[in-house]
Amino acid sequence: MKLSTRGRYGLKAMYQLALHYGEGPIALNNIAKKQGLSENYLEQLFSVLRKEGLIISVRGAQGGYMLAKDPQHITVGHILRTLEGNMAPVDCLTDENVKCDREDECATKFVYAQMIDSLNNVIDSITLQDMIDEQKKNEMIK
Amino acid sequence: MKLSTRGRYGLKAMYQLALHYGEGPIALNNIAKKQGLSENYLEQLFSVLRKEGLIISVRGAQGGYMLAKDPQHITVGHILRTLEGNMAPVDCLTDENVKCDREDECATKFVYAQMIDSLNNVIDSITLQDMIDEQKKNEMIK
DNA sequence: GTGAATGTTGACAGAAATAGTAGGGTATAT
DNA sequence: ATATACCCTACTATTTCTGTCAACATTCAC
Ligand code: FES
Ligand code: FES
Repeated sequence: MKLSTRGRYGLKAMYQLALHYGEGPIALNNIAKKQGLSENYLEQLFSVLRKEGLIISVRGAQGGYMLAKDPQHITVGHILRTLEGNMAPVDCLTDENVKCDREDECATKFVYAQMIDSLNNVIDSITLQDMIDEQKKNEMIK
Repeated sequence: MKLSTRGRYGLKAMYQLALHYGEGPIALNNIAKKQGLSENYLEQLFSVLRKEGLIISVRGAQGGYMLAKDPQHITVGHILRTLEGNMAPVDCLTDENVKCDREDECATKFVYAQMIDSLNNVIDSITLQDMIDEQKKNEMIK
């Protein structure tokens, strides 16, 4: 039940974009360098995020990426599902063709259904803006 | 964020044991056959469950496995964490030595903390008995 | 006691998913 | 024109997951 690097890197990168929302495009190598990640690898993730409409790219010199909308309108859930695929712990929850049983009914499915519901509730309720606010709060305390 | 076969097979097998709770030990090949799983593989999972004290093994002829306690006192959470390791989406939540950042504070950790909390709440609130009850209810409807 | 059934253990191998690399192409600001 | 930075696809390396195997230990039925 681990998140892969796709989700982790992607969410952090999106947070960086959120921090500089409204300041124009930010180059990828900037973000990659700051977090010690492979620029090429991040690029793959950003490509997916762009196609999903979460970010906008600006090509050419002085180009880069920026959020497609206000940080408070982008949820963590949207980001994670875009990068990780659906967050279902088992495939039968999202793919009609998958079933673990032939004969008897599956007794475990309802457990997994509750897991995914709960998980989606949490991640859909957190926006990038919430992350920023939380971070500021923590810095205040220090 | 997928559950591995360890958790899936293990939970189903435990459910089988729960169905026959109080009827003495059940041989592994019995369960394996019924669900079309490798007996040897299931064996590995049961070994872990036994060490965790969730099941009791009876050796020798007519031996097998049975639940160590009443189905209503065994939670899905206990089973899944035993087989899958902790359910944390990232390691830093459970391992002090892991941190994703050096300099700036990590803004994503609080997201993951909420995820694991929510997940644990759900799976700890479901017992094997609940699964049995749910299943019965569904059969009634049919 | 003997033999059959069953659990116990650890090592190992194949398969699949993940993570990361490489390189050529395209658009744009200057 | 040229440098910059996004765009795309294919490939490779690494790790994790899944499953197999074999030798061994314990207990039951007789
Ligand atoms: S059908 Fe999905 S877990 Fe059984
Ligand atoms: S320290 Fe765990 S996600 Fe950053």
